[in-house]
Amino acid sequence: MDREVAQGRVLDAAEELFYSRGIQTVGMDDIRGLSGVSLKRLYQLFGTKDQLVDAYLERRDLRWRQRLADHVEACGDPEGRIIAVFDWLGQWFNEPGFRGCAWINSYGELGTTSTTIATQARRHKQAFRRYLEKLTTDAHLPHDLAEHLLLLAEGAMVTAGIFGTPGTAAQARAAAGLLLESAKQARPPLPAR
Amino acid sequence: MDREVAQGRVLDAAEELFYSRGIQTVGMDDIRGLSGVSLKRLYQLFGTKDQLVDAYLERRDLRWRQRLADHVEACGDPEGRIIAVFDWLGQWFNEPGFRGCAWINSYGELGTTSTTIATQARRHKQAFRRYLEKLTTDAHLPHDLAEHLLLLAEGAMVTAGIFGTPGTAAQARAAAGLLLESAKQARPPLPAR
DNA sequence: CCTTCGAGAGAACCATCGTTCTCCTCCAAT
DNA sequence: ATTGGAGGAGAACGATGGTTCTCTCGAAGG
Repeated sequence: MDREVAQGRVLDAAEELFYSRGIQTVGMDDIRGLSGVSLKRLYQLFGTKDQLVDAYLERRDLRWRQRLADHVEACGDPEGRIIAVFDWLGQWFNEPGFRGCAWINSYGELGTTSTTIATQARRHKQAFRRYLEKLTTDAHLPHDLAEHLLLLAEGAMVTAGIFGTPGTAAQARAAAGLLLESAKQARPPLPAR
Repeated sequence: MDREVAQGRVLDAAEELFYSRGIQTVGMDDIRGLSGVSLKRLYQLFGTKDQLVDAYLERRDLRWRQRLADHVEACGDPEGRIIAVFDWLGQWFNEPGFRGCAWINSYGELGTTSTTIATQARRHKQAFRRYLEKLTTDAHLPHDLAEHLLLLAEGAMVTAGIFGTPGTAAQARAAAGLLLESAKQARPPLPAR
């Protein structure tokens, strides 16, 4: 089997297992079993479990943000893009196997023990925050709104994850709409300037 | 040592260790070391690690909600009480050793593995939600507002925990204020009825 | 055909951990 | 004073898991 193919299979298995069951609960042997890649090769490819976790979170971060951006950019107007973030969250929450945010979960599990995971979680959340800031900037709205939207989104991920209620995204979307209106009134659109 | 004293010391040690380092990372031996209660007695008092975790979360839930309620009830008017929730969050975030929400963290770690923890997390979050609903009802505001506030609060806990920025509570408070205004405009106070 | 090297299966190794057991001590009741 | 039982210190046990090692096989190159 090709080196890259093996890496992909390992990462696929790691993602499925780590995301659904947590990190400490999953053994390297489980990943070997699901991926079909031998332990020897697995260690050859990733070094240690810690590095494998790192690679898993890294790849998931890229894909997660890409999927979000793909959905959001499909929306034409700046304000619509902001709301689209919450629509996408709703889609995500509805996917089978949704179990909350991988970074929040990992951070809760090992944030104080593993600097690898703490760093990945902060980087991911920071990137998400910057993306929201970009969206609000594009809509000529203040950064405070971005921070408020971040809190709503994080709260929705947590709540939908714990209760298994994908509809939480709609609530977050509604709240986001209200905050957006609020922000628009405080700083009206360009024609008013 | 008295039975109740021993139980208290064990729970104190369990809380300090489980909250700061996570559950799987902490061994029963660590709890013995910090509490000064022998392993034998420890198992006599709590049966299994799982039951100890349960007792820890149970006690923390009671105390957490009590502290919140104590702070909130000190505020006279209904709308002020709603905002007071976020002030209290700010105080909590500023306490030394703050590491996010114990239930969110525990759920992220073992929510899919331990039904004990999943149940505790859902119960705690449900109780918090009901409390917010009570506060909004008292202020003659709709339940939707309570749900929005819940999302803000959860988001604030997560964000403050991951980034270590207690100021997040102020952002949540500001957003809560905006949503409160929004809700008041949608359903004005009694005189208008 | 032979050699060599990479890879797989799985045992082995070592540490950790939940839980129990042993042995010893101490104190209270007789 | 004796005894009995509770409790402490810590070893022991069995399971698990991260990591490495051994043995074997098969394929590629001479």
